[in-house]
Amino acid sequence: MRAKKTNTEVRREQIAEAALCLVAQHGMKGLNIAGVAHRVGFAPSAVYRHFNSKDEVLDVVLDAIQARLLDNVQAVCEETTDPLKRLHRLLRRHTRLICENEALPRVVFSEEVYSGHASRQARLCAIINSYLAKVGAIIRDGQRRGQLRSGVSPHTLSVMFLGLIQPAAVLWHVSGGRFDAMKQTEQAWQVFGEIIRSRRVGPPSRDRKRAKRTQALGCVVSERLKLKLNKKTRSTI
Amino acid sequence: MRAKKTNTEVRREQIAEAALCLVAQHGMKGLNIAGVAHRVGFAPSAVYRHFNSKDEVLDVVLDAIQARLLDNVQAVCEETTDPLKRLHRLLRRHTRLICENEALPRVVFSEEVYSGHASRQARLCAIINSYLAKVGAIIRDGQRRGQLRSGVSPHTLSVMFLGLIQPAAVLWHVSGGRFDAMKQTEQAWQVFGEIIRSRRVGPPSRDRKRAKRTQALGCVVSERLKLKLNKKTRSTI
DNA sequence: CATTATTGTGAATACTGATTCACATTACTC
DNA sequence: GAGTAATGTGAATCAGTATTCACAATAATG
Repeated sequence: MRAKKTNTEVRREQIAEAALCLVAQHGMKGLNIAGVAHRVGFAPSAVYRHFNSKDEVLDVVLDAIQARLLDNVQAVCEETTDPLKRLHRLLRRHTRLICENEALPRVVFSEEVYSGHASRQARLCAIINSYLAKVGAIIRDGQRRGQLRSGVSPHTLSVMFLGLIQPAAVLWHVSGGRFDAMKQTEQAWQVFGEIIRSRRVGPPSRDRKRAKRTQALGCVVSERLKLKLNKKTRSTI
Repeated sequence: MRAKKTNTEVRREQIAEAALCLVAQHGMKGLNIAGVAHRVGFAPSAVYRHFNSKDEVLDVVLDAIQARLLDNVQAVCEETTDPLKRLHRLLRRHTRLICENEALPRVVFSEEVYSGHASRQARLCAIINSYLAKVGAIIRDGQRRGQLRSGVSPHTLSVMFLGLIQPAAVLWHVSGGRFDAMKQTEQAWQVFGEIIRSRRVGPPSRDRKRAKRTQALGCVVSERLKLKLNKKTRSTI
C-alpha cells in the first residue's frame, strides 16, 4: 500500500509532529528516520523528499518548542495586565507544558541540542534568552508600575523565575510523575511572590520608626542590601 | 606496546575517570568503549576484563557524581554550623562544581540516565533526593534553631535552593561560559537568603500592633499564608 | 490527454560502535 | 621455577541507522 502523495508543507508538519511524539514516548534515541517515517505512514527514504537531513528535522522540532514557550508568555499577557498574576499564570502554564510534553526537556537537554552541535546550542541559548527577555519585560513593567520590588535586576529575577520551574520539572520527570511538580511550583510561588512584591524600603531595624508597610505581606529590606544588589545588577549574557 | 597488567580495582577507577573526562570534553556521545580504552592506554576489548558492559561503566560514573554532590554537603557542614552560611557556601560549591565539571549535567541529563533506562533514572532520582534530604536537614536544623523561617516545608525550600543553581548552570552551559553563573547565583542568593531568614510571624497588616521584628531584614508573613503553606507541606515524592 | 514535476519505494551503501573470542602475555602462588 | 589465574590484544561479528539512488506512481499543468 503506497502512501498518498501529499504536499511537502503538510508533510513537513506531519514529520515535525511525529518527531515530537516519538521523543515524548521513547526519548531522543527514538527519534530516528525510520520511526518518523513509520509514524507518518511513509517509507524512510520518503523523509528525504521533505528534509535534507535528520538535523533539519531537529531544527523544526526546536522551532515548535520555541513557539510553545513564547506562546505561553503571550497568552498570559493577554489574560491580564497585572504583573504578579502574569507571572503566576505563566508559572502554572510553563509547569503544565513541561509535565504534559515530556518531549520538551528531552529535546532541550539532549546531546544534540544541549551540548552537541554548537550551532544548535547557540539556538537553544537564543530561545532561552528570548524567553527570559519576555519574562524580564513583565517584571520590569511591574517594577515601573510599583507593583514589583525594584532594586533587583529583572534579568536576575527572570532567571530565578525559571528556577522555580526547572527543578520541579526535573523531579517530576525522574520520579516518573510521582513528584507533584504543580504543587511544588505553587508552594514555591507563595514564597517567591512574597519577595518580589513591592514594599517600602526602610532603614535597618535599629531605626525602625520609618519602616512603614504598604502591603499586607510587605517585607522590609535594608538600604545597604539594596545598594549591594544594584551594583551587581547587570548580567554578562 | 602492550599495556602493563594492572589490578582490576585500579583499572575500574581509571576507566571511571577516563569516562568522566571524555564526557566533559565530548559529551555522552564521546563516551564510547574505544575512547575510554584509548584514554586508559588500552585496547577496547580490555575494558571488558573490568566491566561487563558499557552500562556498568555508566553506573560507576553515576557513583562518582553522587559522591561529589554529597561531599559538598558534608564539607560545608564541617566548615560551619550556621545554617545560612552552610547554604550559602553549598550554593557556591555546587555552582562551581557544575561549571568546572561539564560532565555532571551532561551525564545527569543524558538520555541514558535522565529518560532512558528506567533503573538508572530511578537511581538519579534517589541521588537527587538524597541531596535534597541533606539540604532539607540543614534547613530544618536552621528552623529549629530559629535562624531560618519556619512555615515553609524544608523540602519545598530545598527544591527552591536547587532552583537557584539549575537555571544558572544551564545558561552558563548553553552560552558556552559567557553567562556568569557565579554572579547569578550570588545575586539570587541575596534575594533568597532574605526570605528564608527567620522572622517573627505577625497578624495581617490591619492589626499590626503585634507585629514585632527580631531581625534587621525581617519580613512579615500573614497567619493565613502560613497555614496555607503548612497544609501543602508534604511532598508526594 | 500528454507532459512534467513532485512524491513515494525498496534495495543498497556506508559508517559507527558494542561485544565476543581465541590466543598471548604477565603477575602471582606454591 | 612450574603452574595458574588474571589481564591484554587483534580480528571478527552483529546490530542499528542515516543516506543515496534508480525506478514507480501520482498530482498538476498545459
